Amino acid sequence: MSNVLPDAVRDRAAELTVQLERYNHQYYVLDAPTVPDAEYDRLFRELQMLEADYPALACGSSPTCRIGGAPLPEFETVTHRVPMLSLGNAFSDMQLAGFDARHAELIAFDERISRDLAAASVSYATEPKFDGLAVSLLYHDGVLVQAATRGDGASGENVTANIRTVRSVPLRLAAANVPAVLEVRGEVLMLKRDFERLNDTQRSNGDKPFANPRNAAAGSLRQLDSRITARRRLSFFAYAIARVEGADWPASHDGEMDWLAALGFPVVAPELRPVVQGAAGLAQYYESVLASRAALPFEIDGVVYKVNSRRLQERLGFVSRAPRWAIAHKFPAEEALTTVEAIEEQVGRTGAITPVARLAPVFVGGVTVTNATLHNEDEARRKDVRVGDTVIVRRAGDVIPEVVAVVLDKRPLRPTPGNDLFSDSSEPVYPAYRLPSACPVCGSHIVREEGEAIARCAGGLVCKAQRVQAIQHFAARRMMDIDGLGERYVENLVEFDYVKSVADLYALTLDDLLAMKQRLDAQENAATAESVTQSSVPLVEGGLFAASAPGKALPKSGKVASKWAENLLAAIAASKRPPLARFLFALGIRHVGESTGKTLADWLGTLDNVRRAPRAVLAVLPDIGGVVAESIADFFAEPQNECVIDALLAAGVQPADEHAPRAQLREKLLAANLYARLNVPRLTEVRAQQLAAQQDDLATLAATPRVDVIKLTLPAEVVNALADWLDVAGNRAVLQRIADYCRDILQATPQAEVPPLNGAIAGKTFVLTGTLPTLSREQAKALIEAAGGKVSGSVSKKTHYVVAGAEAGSKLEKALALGVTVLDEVALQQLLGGV
DNA sequence: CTCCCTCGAGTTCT
DNA sequence: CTCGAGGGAG
Repeated sequence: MSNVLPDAVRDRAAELTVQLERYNHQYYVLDAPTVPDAEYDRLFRELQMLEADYPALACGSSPTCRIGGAPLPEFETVTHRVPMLSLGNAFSDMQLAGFDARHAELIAFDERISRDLAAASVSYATEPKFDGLAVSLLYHDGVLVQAATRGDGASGENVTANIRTVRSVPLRLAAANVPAVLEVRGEVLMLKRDFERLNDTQRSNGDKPFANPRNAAAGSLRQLDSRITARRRLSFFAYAIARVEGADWPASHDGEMDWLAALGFPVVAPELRPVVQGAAGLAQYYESVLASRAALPFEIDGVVYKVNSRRLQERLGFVSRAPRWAIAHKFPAEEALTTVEAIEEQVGRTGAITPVARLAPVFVGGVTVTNATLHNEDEARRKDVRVGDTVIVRRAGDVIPEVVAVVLDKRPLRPTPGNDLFSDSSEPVYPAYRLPSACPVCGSHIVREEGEAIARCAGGLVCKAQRVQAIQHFAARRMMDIDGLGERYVENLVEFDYVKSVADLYALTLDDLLAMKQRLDAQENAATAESVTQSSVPLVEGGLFAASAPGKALPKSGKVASKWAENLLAAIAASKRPPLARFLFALGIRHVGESTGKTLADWLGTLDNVRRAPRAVLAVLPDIGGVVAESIADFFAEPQNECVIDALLAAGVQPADEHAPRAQLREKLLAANLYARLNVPRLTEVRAQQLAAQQDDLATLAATPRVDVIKLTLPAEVVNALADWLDVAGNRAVLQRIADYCRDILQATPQAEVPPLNGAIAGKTFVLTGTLPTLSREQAKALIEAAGGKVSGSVSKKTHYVVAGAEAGSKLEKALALGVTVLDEVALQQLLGGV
């Protein structure tokens, strides 16, 4: 080794670098090697040795970097100077639409663009929509200095070391006049043939094969050890320029692509990215790519149209974070045929029984599908899905597999005895689907209320499935947030009766957990020893232990097990002071979700106030009506639930009171409001007001004898109904109880809590859609609510603002259609800032 | 009583 | 994300 670097060595190294990069480019980008592999290897090793002898030579852009380097502890985050936008997908669901329908939508798109540009005919650049991962490559003076993933669009992960191993990414631009700064956007993907090869390797090594090239590419790019990435044969295609300094930026998209190719970047072949005219050209391109899809060396999930002229692109500009001049046109969801092996029922947290079709595994839309929900009995019967049927399955636009239809021709028919020629009768082997009458888990009755689509197991917490899920719900992140209490652990805890209700979680000891672990081990060993087809009774989906491969369910015994147990106990202990709203949500009261939990906490302030609240009082709160109020009151009146809550409190769980009851509660608790919610026949809103005008004290009315009640100045049928109601046993007590409750709760000094409200936001309704560059959805929601705004989930006429981020979908479209103001994150921040 | 808007609940796979 | 149903306005 030497510290001095002779000029001759430096020159030779530079020469080798240029040669190797040229061969690389010829091999990987142009797909036309000019030298034998052995020659390449010889030069490569020579450069490696020079670099080993003279460390001063080593730099990030040497071809020797392509074999990867030492693993990183983690990826650092880099902020994109120019945000990485995603494309809108303005084409509606066209799964079933034919050529003409697609055509019609293209015409509409083209017309919109032409209209906005006031142009007769628009030139579009086209390209396939790669199914890979978007990355941004930054070059300074022609040298690759940084590569980052898309992340949330505003910032991503620094994957420079990994990208350097991608052979077709130029490390140093060879062209004559390279720009001082160049930021290139493109897609990292795995070619189909490289994917096959990788999976062969995975299989022969006993590793799990990847589901699809996209996953393989993602998994490879996100390796902290770039030497692994180097072995994985990733490819890269450039498709956009984000930034140019020190050179002319081509005036059209196809010009950009040609320039990138000249600079040495791999871009898709010119015949796959023609410039076309108008809707007809787009339609023709779409059809031709769709037809040749299977023959392409890489996976695509659609095509992209871009207004070719950059001048026109600028005129069209952006809608929030998505360009208006580029659009993705996705291919219809892939469909596949498979057979129904069984139809089973799942039991949800609320006891809802959902029929699920168990399918022969079928690869569709990039994953293997084995289950598809049939939603409910009516749906299953409408589609007439039966065991043994051949069905068409697809992964609709998003993710969730769906049974599209049954292929009736293939339905198995019962053979007709003694008739060889016509051996099949027209009678199907399996009857139409019917929901069972007993819960598959606990055997309780299944009840389907009149007019309801959903059938429910009547077992309540007797039903193990419901118990397991109630506990899971309780521990989930948006509720008590008990880390490490995953599905499998909960199932085991319930199965072994360590936990019967959520309160038992707080009584768990280290010994309990370790003992449970031992029993599990014993059971496992027994199972493996027998090795018989032991079919443990399926509890929830997948069966209780079906998913727990040996050693997977819980950590191995010894130190690891006790560490796991300690962590879990710590997480449980840490969950003891949840905000009241989340605690209420966690209890799993029917009809009480995140929002209603917040309403209750907001208006009543303390757990005790919520627990004791009579039905009529609950029903005066916003968005709480008779059904929800009853559900809440019933929940707290149920002795079992009372015990659980008391046990939780005794164990030290202490929901943080929001505050005293809201000052505005006074207005809500007016006698007229309460009278109207007693469910007294004929006592309408108006009559309740008249009644309150004569008797505004509930306690007094409760004590009024019948003879005096009918003297009230109200229509005879109303006073009679009221008198009858009061005569029903217990109703006078109900009235008295409401009166007492109101008196008590109003005594608790309602602070005049008027938080500093933001005029621009208070009382306004917001809808969030897409991914915001820096704020998470939760954060944005919290900020808006803190300023007095409301955040809701769907766009309507009443929505004041839609805050759109990247990948905004139908909500953004709807906002535009309804003329609702669309904000991006910056605009939202301004609104939030300007009080 | 009839819309229309929201909220809750359920769902698949990596 | 989608569906069903509750709440509330008209």
